Amino acid sequence: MTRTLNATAASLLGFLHEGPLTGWDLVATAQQRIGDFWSLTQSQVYRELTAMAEAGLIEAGETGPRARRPYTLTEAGRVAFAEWLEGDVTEELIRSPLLLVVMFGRHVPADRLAEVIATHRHLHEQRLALYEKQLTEPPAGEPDPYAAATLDFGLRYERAVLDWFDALPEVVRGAS
Amino acid sequence: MTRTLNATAASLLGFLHEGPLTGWDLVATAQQRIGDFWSLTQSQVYRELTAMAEAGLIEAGETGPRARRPYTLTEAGRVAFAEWLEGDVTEELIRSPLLLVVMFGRHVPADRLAEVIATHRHLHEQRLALYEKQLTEPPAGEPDPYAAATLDFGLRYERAVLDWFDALPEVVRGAS
DNA sequence: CCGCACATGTAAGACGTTACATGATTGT
DNA sequence: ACAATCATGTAACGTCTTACATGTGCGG
Repeated sequence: MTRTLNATAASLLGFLHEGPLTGWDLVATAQQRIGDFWSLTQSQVYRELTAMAEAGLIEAGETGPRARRPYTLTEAGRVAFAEWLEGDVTEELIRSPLLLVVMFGRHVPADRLAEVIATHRHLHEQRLALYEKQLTEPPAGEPDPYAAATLDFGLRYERAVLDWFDALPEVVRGAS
Repeated sequence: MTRTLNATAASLLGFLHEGPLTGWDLVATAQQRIGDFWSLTQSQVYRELTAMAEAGLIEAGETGPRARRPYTLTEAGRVAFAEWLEGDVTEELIRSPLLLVVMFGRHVPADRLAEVIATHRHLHEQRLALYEKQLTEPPAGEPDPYAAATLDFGLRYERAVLDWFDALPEVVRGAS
């Protein structure tokens, strides 16, 4: 019995509530639906799937074409997921190399700092555009207020970040 | 021997530009100055210090009272830090268990969801209050525009998060 | 003179990243 | 028949977390 289900594994169980999925499907699904606030890799997914299958939380089905192996949620898996939801919801973790560079800006040549900032501002602009597109073009099927809430978080976050970029004083911004 | 400096180690070098510091001092300094956007633990700090001393980027000084061992930046360390600043500044990483729970809100009992959200809203309120206090009570010494910029990021981030909480629809918020 | 905070360090395991290896099948 | 994509998996390493072990000196 695993009393120690991590958030990544738990998320996979979450997706499996909607029906059997293969590792490949889960990688794609996770990256689409939670990738913006919970990064994971293909390697991790297969590892967790193997471990969870061994622990009886999921069951591998018949191997299909191209070695597709769909996993099905078991009753134990449902319980483990519910238990995970009851556990501590830890604080979010932000690790921002950009802010690190800004903090040590005193040691960064002005043009380099300007370049780094411009690059990142652009990345956030693009991400905001992507989110705004998702807003106007919601996926087919019944609307999901929970997914909408996480999208709203992303929108507000990206807007706040862009506002921050635009409010940076010229000393920090590096260029004039 | 080069190009394998991680952001955590680089940050320690960054702080050592201001003068010799012990591992203990570095843990405290790092948590104070970058802890809000770059988490690190005591264990990591001692490990990186040992590794960097071996690599000649820093030098351990005389052991003082209570086994205090101040580390001094070497010229090689200065170079390594400068090189790190020239390398790729990767995108920020956000890992938010809260957003995970919200995304899977469909599977969370309404009162539990309400509880989780209230708890986190409170945490962010406190963090905002802390940042606002830092704004009005800047640390002694000459003002640092770079530190001010990272603080501004925190302020904007926390305000955006609180706005998000307050805009959550009741279906998601859990309570009625 | 005693307790608490200071201060360093190690060990072990969990988690994450990158790269590579292997093969099947679909579409052209 | 061939390339591109699908799909799974492993190996190796790097990073992070948690817990523990050990001792010191300052303040009351």
